[in-house]
Amino acid sequence: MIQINSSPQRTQEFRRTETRRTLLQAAVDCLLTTGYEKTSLAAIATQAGLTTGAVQHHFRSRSELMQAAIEEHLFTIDPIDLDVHTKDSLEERCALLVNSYWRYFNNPRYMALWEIILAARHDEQLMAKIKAWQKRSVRNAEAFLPNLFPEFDLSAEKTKTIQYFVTSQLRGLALLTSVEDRRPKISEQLRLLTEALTQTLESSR
Amino acid sequence: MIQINSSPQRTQEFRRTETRRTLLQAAVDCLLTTGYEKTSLAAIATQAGLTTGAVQHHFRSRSELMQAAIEEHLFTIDPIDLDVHTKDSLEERCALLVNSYWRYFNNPRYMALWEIILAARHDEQLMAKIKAWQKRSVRNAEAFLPNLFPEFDLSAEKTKTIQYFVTSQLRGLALLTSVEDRRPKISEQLRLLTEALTQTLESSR
DNA sequence: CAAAATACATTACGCATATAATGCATTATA
DNA sequence: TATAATGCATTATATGCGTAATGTATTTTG
Repeated sequence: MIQINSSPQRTQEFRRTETRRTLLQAAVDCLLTTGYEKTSLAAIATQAGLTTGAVQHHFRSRSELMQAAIEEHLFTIDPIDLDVHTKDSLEERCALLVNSYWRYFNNPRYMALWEIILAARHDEQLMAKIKAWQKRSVRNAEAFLPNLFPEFDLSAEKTKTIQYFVTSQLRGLALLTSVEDRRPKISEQLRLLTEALTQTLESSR
Repeated sequence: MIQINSSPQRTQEFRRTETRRTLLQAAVDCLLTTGYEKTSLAAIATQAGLTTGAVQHHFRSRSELMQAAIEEHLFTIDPIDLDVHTKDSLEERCALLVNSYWRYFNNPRYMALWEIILAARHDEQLMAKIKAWQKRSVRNAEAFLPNLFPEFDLSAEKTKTIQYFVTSQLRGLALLTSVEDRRPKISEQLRLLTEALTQTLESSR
């Protein structure tokens, strides 16, 4: 397509944001397949159909690109994707919560994120971003859980306790599956957790 | 120090095993402070007070050294370090088990191990060793738990379920602490888990 | 005690990678 | 439409790493 007049179809702004998006997507793709440390600029550029020069033009360093990719594609995962039906029985709502969190944790992107989180123990800047993201997640749940269990009048402290209880269990379970060949019976584990959660809530009336 | 006669003070055998030990220790030290991927042979050699030549003499490659260090110093952590007192009440024994596992997971060496495990998702050979080690751990617990809870006559399946339930929770909790600035109230979490475990056992009579 | 073997050090090389410098193509502006 | 500015590609450079090759000291062995 040739332009006749001087009005371009792709403005600089458009080109810029588009290739930037392409690069970030390529970075995440590499991240998921190759791993955090072993992902090189050249690999990202190839995956994006561009060159390392393009990468350099948009990001001052590898670290900067990776952080942007992580924020864009990994920090955006939202654990809670369920409608609140307070009409459901307590146990049903607990199961709903547990299953929702499980979908969140049992996820390649979340797995990749943990690789990054543990590597970030030796990278202050990255760790700072991760902690900020974690804080946001906790806040979200704190705002959400009381709506799911309105009959208990949950305190902030109690909410956090419950949240940590459920998420810790499922995080640990998700990580377990990465070293277990024969997958443990997930449904059984989810059932146990649901039951434990139900009882914990009921005993806090 | 010059030797007069032909009897040496340090036999070859002694030198060999000693420097090998030094190197493995140095490798683990670097691992814990610097992280798995970023630990270089030069750093290890320096830490050991030797040179990369020494490393090369004892290990054919970086990977071989790292794997040896991991087997020697990380795979040797034993989760279960408690005496069985079946006279204790069920809840007391549950608490004992939970606390024992918590000491296991809440440990810098275990944390370093997880960094390695997740990195090993892209390293077949290393992952194979990790899975073998995991299998051993599971077996150990399978043999141990029935002794701790003799009154329940636990089946192999049930034993495994309980083990996964407890360890997943504590693994997740340990990993949580690495991204949480304000540590969650651990004792509360341990208490909740102990309670859940107790109830799960009791309901399986 | 001399020769061989072993433990370890030094130097050199090849490779991958991050960044710098430069060049070309496309879009914006006057 | 000519010039400037921006997006992107290419080439060059420097650094760090793993490993191979070689050299030296210590121990063993005959």
